[in-house]
Amino acid sequence: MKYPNTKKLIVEKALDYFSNNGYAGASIRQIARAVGIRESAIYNHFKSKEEIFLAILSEFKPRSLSEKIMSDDLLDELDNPEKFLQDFAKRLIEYWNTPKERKFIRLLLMEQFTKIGSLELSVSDYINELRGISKLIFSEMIKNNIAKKYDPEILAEQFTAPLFLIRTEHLAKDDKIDFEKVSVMVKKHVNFFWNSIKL
Amino acid sequence: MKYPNTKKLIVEKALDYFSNNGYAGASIRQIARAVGIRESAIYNHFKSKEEIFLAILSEFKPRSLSEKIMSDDLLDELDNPEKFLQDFAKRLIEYWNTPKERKFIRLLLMEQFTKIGSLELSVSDYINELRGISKLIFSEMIKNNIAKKYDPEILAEQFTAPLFLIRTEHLAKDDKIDFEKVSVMVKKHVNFFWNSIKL
DNA sequence: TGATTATATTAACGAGCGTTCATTAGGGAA
DNA sequence: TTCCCTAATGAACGCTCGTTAATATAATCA
Repeated sequence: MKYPNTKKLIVEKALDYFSNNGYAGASIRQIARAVGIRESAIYNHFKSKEEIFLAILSEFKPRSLSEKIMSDDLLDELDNPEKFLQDFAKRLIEYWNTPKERKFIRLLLMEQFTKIGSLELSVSDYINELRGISKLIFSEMIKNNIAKKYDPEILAEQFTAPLFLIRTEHLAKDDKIDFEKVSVMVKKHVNFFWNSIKL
Repeated sequence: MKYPNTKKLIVEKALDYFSNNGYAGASIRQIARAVGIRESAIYNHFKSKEEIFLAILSEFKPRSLSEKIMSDDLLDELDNPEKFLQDFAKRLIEYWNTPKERKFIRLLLMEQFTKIGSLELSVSDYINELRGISKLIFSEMIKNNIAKKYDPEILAEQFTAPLFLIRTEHLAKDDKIDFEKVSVMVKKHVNFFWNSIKL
């Protein structure tokens, strides 16, 4: 019989426990039991609890958001700016709504202040990724004379902040959520935002 | 000599440790040492660690924000709406910047997902307080024909979300921060917001 | 004053923690 | 088959955890 990919399973189950109980509140024994092995077997794959934590974080480095969200068919819509923004926001919250991202935002919010988390986790780093993309979009819109000549950074902030708040409030907890309701909130936000900046 | 108010000291130091290490990551012994007593003496004042946690939360029930922020001289400025909003936002972040509120927002963000925190802590509950006040303000502005006839709830959301994000990013960590820089960010936000809704 | 009450100490408990070690089982390469 | 390496086990380590019990001390009150 082939070996199952235990290392991957450990990271997976560790994310479950860390994101619900916090790093300090989760134990190696819990994780091992969830994987289906004894706690000592964990140390064949990781040399410490901290190393498991860092292995999780390495999967969520702030980068490549635009790859995951942007695509050619989205960029084709740039001549219909509101539709573009709506679709962009829609893809964003769909991505944030995936199970792994929901777990990660919990981990990020929980551990950003702790000793172990503060070294590697920064809310700003993750939001800055989205800010950067947004700034590019709005700079382009201004250049093309379809949006008012505001500071693109402020526009990025105004576009981004309500989305991140929706993520924090509705796309973090493990509960079943009414995603349709969240979608409506996002649509209303983007609609208001676009009406504020369109020429 | 009179007894020092040990109970209050325990709550104070517990907030320090809980807000930096999380509930699970902080120990009764750490807290006791910070207070200057042995861990067993804690139990003369609280019957469990959980009771200390709940005592902290009872100091931060979501209410009375308007009492802390609003005042007559602020309401007198309602005929100068932008100045009113600027001063309102300024008082808000000054309040959020107090040491206790900085610690509490960390505790809230960290513990909202854990077993013990999820019963009593909800980010939405705290933001809703601000949303309610904001909604009242904007309803009044619309009625007085000084703001565009948007849905007051959306206006409250647009006004509130960037402020809460600033709180999360810049008014939570224990570091020394450049408060002047934060003030400028808030001013820019309020200015953009007002320009979007003014008649 | 003496009795009472509140607050502290020291010591210990059972449990769980992260981690290590010696040993065993099993799949891949020679 | 034999050898090796990976991955598992069970037992134990030293430590810390939250909590309790017995006891001492210091402030309050009759």
